[in-house]
Parts: sequence; structure tokens; C-alpha cells
Amino acid sequence: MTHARHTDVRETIGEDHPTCQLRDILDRVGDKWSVLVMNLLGSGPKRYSELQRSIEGISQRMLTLTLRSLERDGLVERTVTPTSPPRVDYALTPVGQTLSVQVSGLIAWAEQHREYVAASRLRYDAP
Amino acid sequence: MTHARHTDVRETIGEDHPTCQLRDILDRVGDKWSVLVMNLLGSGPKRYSELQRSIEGISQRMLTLTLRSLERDGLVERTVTPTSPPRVDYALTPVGQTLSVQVSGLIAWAEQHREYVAASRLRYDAP
DNA sequence: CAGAATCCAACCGGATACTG
DNA sequence: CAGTATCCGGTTGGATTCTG
Repeated sequence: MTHARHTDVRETIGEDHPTCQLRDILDRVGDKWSVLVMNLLGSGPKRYSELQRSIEGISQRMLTLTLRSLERDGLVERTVTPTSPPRVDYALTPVGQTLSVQVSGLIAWAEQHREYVAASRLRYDAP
Repeated sequence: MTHARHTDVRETIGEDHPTCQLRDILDRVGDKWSVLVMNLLGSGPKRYSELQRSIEGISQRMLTLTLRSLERDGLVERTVTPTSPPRVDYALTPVGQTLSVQVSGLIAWAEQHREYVAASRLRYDAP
């Protein structure tokens, strides 16, 4: 399983300090593409190829890995229509939709504060 | 500047497709510790050592890099009291607080759905 | 069309040692 | 106390090639 390391649950390092388990879940949002995929699926089911076209710069490999990982976590459902060529649709599960609400908030924040952050960085890097 | 690569703004790859700039901002939440630090600061200013004790497993290096990066983005403010030994406090800026609201939502989600996700993974990994 | 497999560079972050 | 500097292994993810 090539992508084992990608989907591997990081052990909670022995102790069950809440922080560790938190990190585990937050990694879901932390990887490079999950948030973008979830956001797109938030507006309805999409085909594999639609996702690929919509997400600027994602590789086939990463799209597949990201979708598998979301599916594994019960956030995305995969539906195969065995025509030829095959058609595969991805949709959020009910729980996935509750996460996509959070994700939308995050994206909205990012859009609203993009300029502020950019300006802050410029000032910080000036000297 | 050792942590240049950590704070480097990923270029928006030429075109100004919204996705690229989005990724740039989302990386703020994507790294390993920022969300945890912001969440702690959400309940009020903290000293460097308090943060380090509160965040299970963070190294000195990563705490410093994370704080610098948040400061650079205008989300956290650093205040030095030049006593001996020195005392340094970190607090969210007004904009930082608006992000911490989103972060709280994310963390709440993670806590509410931890078991669901864990169960999904078990089922997925079974065969 | 929707992937799986392999290869490999870049990067992230931990451990350690040193400082004002 | 609150950092900085250096070294270095593991992981992430892009490019490419092949398939049902």
C-alpha cells in the first residue's frame, strides 16, 4: 500500500493527552489539498475529472490520495458507475458536510484577510 | 535566516487563480502547531514558557518558528519586558482573534467527531 | 476516464548544543 | 527565561509511466 504513510494514523504517543488526538484530526485539514477538495464538494457531488480541473495545480496522485484519505475518514463517499469508460462521483457524507461548514468559514476568513496578511508580511520582511 | 523556508510566501505561480493565494493563507492553519498555539492564545495572552508547557511535544525550535510566523502574518503580537531574566508575552491581534474563532470551530468539530473518524478508519482498514 | 506504481527532490520538524 | 544555530532523518508530494 503505497500511500500507507499518508493515511497512517499517527499513534497518540502513549499518553492520551487530548492535544495528541487533536493533532491527529487536525492533520486532516492540514494537508495540502483536503480543504480545497472539501470546499468544492461542499457545493455538490463532483466527478474525479471535475475536481482535477477545478483545483489548480493538483497532481493525479495527490487528488487520488486525498480522496482516499477523506473516504477513509468517512467524510467523502465514492460512487462508481461501471460504464465504459467508468464514471466516478464523489460526495460529502453527512458528517463530511458538517466539516465543510467549518472549512467554508476558514476559506471565507482567508479571502477576507488575504490583503491584511500580505501587508503584514511585507512590513515584517522590510528590514 | 534559518527559518526562511518556513515563512517563505509560496509564489502564486504566475497566474492569479484564487486557489493559489488561498493555499498560501491556508498553510497558516496547515502547519503542525499554529492551530494549537492560536487556540491557546484565544483564551488570553501567554508567556513563552506557558505555551511550551501547555503544548504537548512541541520543541523550542518549532514554538519559536510558529510564533515568529504568526507574528509576521499580523496575527500575534510579541511584547518583551526587558527584565532579567527577560519576559516575553504573546497575544492575539484583533485580526488574529477573528482567525482564532474559526480555529475554535475546527477544534470543536475535531472533538465532536473524533470517535466517528476513528471508527471509519477502522472499518476502512479492516479488509 | 480514473486510477496505480515507482522514483526522487524538497521540505518539515526533532534533537542537541550554545547564548544574552 | 527565551531564544538561536546546526545537523539530519522521515515525510510530503510532484513528475512520469503504465493500466482496465
